[in-house]
Amino acid sequence: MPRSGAEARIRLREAALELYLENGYDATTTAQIAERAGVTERTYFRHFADKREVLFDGTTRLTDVMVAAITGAALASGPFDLALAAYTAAIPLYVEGRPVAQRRAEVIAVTPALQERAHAKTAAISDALVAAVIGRGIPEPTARLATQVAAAAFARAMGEWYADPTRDLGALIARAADEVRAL
Amino acid sequence: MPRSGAEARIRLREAALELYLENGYDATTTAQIAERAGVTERTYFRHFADKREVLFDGTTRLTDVMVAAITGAALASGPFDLALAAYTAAIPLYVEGRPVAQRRAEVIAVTPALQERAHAKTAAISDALVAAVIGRGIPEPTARLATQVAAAAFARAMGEWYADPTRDLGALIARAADEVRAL
DNA sequence: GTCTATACTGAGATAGAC
DNA sequence: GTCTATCTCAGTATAGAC
Repeated sequence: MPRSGAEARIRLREAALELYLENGYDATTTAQIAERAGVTERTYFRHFADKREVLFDGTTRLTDVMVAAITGAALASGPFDLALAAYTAAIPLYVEGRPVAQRRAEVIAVTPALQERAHAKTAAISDALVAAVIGRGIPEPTARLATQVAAAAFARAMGEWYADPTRDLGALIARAADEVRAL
Repeated sequence: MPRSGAEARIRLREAALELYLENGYDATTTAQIAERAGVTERTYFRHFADKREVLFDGTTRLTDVMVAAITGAALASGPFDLALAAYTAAIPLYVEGRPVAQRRAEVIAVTPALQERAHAKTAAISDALVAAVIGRGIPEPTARLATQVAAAAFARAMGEWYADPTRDLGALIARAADEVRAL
């Protein structure tokens, strides 16, 4: 068996998602996940800090892309457009990850422990975006508010997109943003 | 001898907070908490679902007060003022709970597991407020947005209040709300 | 109130990648 | 050779079952 950690990590992600869907999160053991991935339980914990984290592996990359969009946005952008640029930049990652994300959402929807982790991840991303917006010269309270509003618009767009994935996510975000501006 | 569970519950809360502050959350065991409170470990888990929940015991009551403020607010109130009324109504609880809250914040600040739970509690409160605002005839996306913005204003006010508790929390909230309206 | 499963941790040994 | 990923072994504490 190959010793590249990356492959084992991917197998662990897939094994965990499958088992959580098949038997539920609570009824699944980390030992089962490791077994299906062909590694030992101890190896699972080298890749992931706990039983939840395996479902949120892409968060760091997502955050990086979004932060980069803010630091690289046009100079004239206002705070709301800065935050919005981050979510727009994330669209390809969401499109690419949709098949997994949809199955993942099923498990999270019925598992409080995973909802908790999901909230924490969202909050962490939001904090990173706020810091980036501040880095573009926007004062703290304004930055936080603009980011929060952009996040709300994005959440609304995502809800519509999950309900009907054939629609264009970018257009949905733009429309939600317009609705927010109209308030 | 059936004791009044309320007393044990309070002792458990205080014991947990003390131990988390003394030795850190991770280094504290639920057995230690139970021992200091003079009950068995089993009793701890009858009062609190897990090791974290003991620090968030007042959340239900807080939520009830805030929701009641929305359902009882003046008829003419717009969505933002509805949400703001909830946070204003919560001021006495925050003032009353400040000594404990400040020590609690110290522990949470250095403990990711507790930050996660704190985020979840905040999100749960927010969801309850949104539902209450919707119940007052405001459509969903507007209700969510207004609540989120009010929460952001409140968070700003709380930050200032924790930095200098001699200031009037109500005045800080009003000022933060004005700043938000000015955007 | 007692018992047990399992999530998680630590130290040390082994094996592939470079 | 170094480095990193993995495995083996042994243990503790949480949380839930009985």
